[in-house]
Formats: sequence, structure tokens, C-alpha cells
Amino acid sequence: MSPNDDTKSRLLEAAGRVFSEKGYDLATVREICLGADANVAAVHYYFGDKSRLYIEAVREAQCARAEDVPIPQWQPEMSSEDKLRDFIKTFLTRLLGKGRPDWHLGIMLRELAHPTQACHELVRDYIRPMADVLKVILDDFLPASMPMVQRHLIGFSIVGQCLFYYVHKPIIRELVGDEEYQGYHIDLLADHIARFTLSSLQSFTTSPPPVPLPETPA
Amino acid sequence: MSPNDDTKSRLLEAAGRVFSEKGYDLATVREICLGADANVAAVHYYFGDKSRLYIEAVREAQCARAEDVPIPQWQPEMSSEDKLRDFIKTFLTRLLGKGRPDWHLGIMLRELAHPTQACHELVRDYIRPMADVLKVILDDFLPASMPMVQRHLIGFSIVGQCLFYYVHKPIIRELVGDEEYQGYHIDLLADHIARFTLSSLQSFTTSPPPVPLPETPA
DNA sequence: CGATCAATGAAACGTTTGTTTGAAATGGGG
DNA sequence: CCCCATTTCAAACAAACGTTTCATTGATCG
Repeated sequence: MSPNDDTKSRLLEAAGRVFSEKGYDLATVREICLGADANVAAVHYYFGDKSRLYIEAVREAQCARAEDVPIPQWQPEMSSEDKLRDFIKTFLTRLLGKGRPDWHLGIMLRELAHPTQACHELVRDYIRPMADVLKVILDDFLPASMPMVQRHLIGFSIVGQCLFYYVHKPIIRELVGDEEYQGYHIDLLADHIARFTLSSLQSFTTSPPPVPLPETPA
Repeated sequence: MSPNDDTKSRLLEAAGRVFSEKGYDLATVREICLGADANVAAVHYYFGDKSRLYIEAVREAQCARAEDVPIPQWQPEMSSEDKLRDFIKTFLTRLLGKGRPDWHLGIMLRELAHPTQACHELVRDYIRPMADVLKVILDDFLPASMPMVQRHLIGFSIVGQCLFYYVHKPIIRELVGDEEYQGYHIDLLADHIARFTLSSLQSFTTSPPPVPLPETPA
């Protein structure tokens, strides 16, 4: 009855792995049950049907990743620049780092790209807390007068740069070639994104936005 | 026998639309044929099987979009900043703009996120030419001594920001709320990304990279 | 031991999938 | 008119899917 060896846990583990690799529709309950050393009827017995197994698998991955979510309580004497650098590197490590089960992020990012029922919960418990952390960091760089919309766009510029290396990994590899891609270590990417971002943020602290943010756009 | 009204063309059109909406596996030949006013056997008759119909549909979308690919022959007296602004806005319009058939981009970006057989051709004929255009623009901002790797990363920072608004559109909407998302017009996003990017590029022209690009990383 | 109940197993259920068949139209030349 | 090649059609194919049934196991408790 140890909670990591019973059939229910093995099903969740196998389901997460298969769902992550093939997506919801291409994954079959038979392959999941084969990987979990369980009978196909076990899915109905423990979860009811395939869709509820999927939802539970997403929730499982989300919980397993929750402890990783970066609210690392930075030291107050740490510079804002270092906080941002740390955030970017942590985020990239979550996306590209090895060692942990691949499917945790795989199933979550599949859900984010093509949301199903499990999406709301995922945003509420995982995405938004992370966004709030970034918001606080950015507060150190941006004038208090800056409207919320522009603060959001700046945040999206940061996470957009990071997510790109995960979502379009195969195209990047094809574009730059295997040899160069081998050198795309997390440190290299994090250093670039941090530098690219910090350089830009400096301009936001010194000068007002170039467009006066049209309040009623046509 | 007009090439836009025969069964083969109608099948390609309907296939692209359905594949774009549901993805390869969730799309059924029966739904495609229903949308094309054709019999299910027509797929086998004209294309052989479902996979070859998919490949042809991607190729069709790619050809239809080829005329849009931005090699707009900018005037030589145009400033580099304006060229980059123009590129970003054009790129965002391709991603988020309405008016043209949605499925052209839908099926292509699905292919880029989860490559199948049609990927190589797509990169060669559509992605790489676009990347080359961006490369030339960036040459105006970056010192000739900058290594290729870093030039690539800068390019990825730009397209990563743009693609984010397409790939994770539903999550953005959920994160900022419907009301704010309504205001995310292409002009607003393009202005922000251009400003964010140009601010950063300035620093690359004036100072050397902070990390000396480790040649043999461990 | 015998009864009980959660858990597992093998087999089959009905549907839907991509694919194939063979006949029925269709439309020009001889 | 008849013939022939091209194209369409309804019907059925085998395979795979999620789901269900029902018999069997194995441990627990009276």
C-alpha cells in the first residue's frame, strides 16, 4: 500500500509519461496500462474514464512541480538585476533541464498550448504565482506610473524568449544545425536572455514609452 | 476543370481547414470529405491516403503563404530601425492578422511545434528565407566581430517574443482577462516588441558581450 | 473455516477510424 | 449508338479505440 507502488500511482505515472509524449488523443489507455503493469479495466476502476485519468495526471505533474516553483525568497540585499537573472535561469531550467521526469512539463505545456478542462486549474495554481513573482521583480525596474498593460507586455517579452527554446526546439535544431545546438546550454541561453532583457529594461527606467498608449484604439 | 472548383482542390481546402483546427490525428477523413462535398473514397483516389493528403495540404498552405513572405525590398534610405519595426509588424500580422484563411498558418505552426514529415520542406522554403531576411536587418545593428551563435540568439529573442502571442494565446487571455486582451492590437504589440528589442540592440552595438562565449563548455 | 469485499484479470462490447471494393454515373471520340 | 477512360458513390472492410462485463483472486474479519 505504499503510495508509490500501488496500481493507482503507477497508472498516474505511466499516464503522464504517455500523455506527455503523444498528447491526449494519440495516447491509448492500453499503452498506459501496459506501461503501468495494470489491466485496462483498472482505469475505469480508479478514475472512471480516460479523460478523468488525464486530468488527474496533469494535476499530479502540477503538484510534483509545485515545489519547484520559484518563490525562492531572495535575500533583500540581492540586486534586482541578479534577481531577474536568477528568475530567468530558473525558468529555463524548468523548461530545458534534465534529471527530473520529462513528462511533468511535457503534459503541462501541451495543456497550455491546446487547453482542455485542466487549463483553468493549471493557470491558477502554477502559472499565475510564477507571473506574480516576475511582476514583483519587474517593479524594481519600472516606474510606478507605468500602466499595467505595458508591464504585462514586458513580462511576456521575457517568458516568450524562454518558452521559445522549449516549444520550437526541433525547428531551432534544424535551423542552426546539430553542432551549434549542442552548445545551447542553459547557462548560455540564460545569460543571453538576461542581458537582452536588462539592456532593454534600462531604457524603460530612463525614458517614457514612445507611444502614449492609445486609450481608445479606433 | 477550373483548378479551384474540382474535387481535388476542394479536398485540399477542406483538409487544411480541418487539420489546422484539430491536428492530424483528431481530424477525420470523413469530416474533411463532408466539408469538401466529396466521397470518402476521393481521398484515396486523388492522394492515396490520409498522410499524403496532409503533406499536400501543408504544401498548399505554404505555397499560398509564400507570396506573403516578407522580402519587401525596403528602400535603401530607410533606417535600420524602421526596417526592424517593419519586420516585426509584418511577422506579427502573419501570426495574428485576420482576413486570410486561418488554416494556412494554423497547419504550418502545428507542424513546427510537432514536426512530422512535412517539416524539412517547411523550414527550407518558408522559415529559413524569413530568418535570412532578419539576419540581414540585424547586420546593421551588430558588430561584424560578433560570432554567429550570438547573432542567432538575438534573432530567437525577437521571433520568440512574437510567436508567444500566437502559441500561448489562450493562456495570455486567461492571464490578463478578456477586457485587457481585447486591447492587444497588432500595432500595440508590434510597437512594444520593437521598442523592447531596439533598446536592447543599442547595448550590443556599444559594448562587447558580457560572457566570452565559452568555446569548450565542460 | 466461511463470508465479505476491494482489486485484478481475460474477453468481449459497440463505435469510430482509415482504407478498400465494385458498381454506377459521366462525358467525350469513333 | 456504343465504347472506354475518368470520376463518383454507397457499402463494407479490418483494425484500433474507450469502455464494460463478469469471473476470479487474495486478504480481512467474524
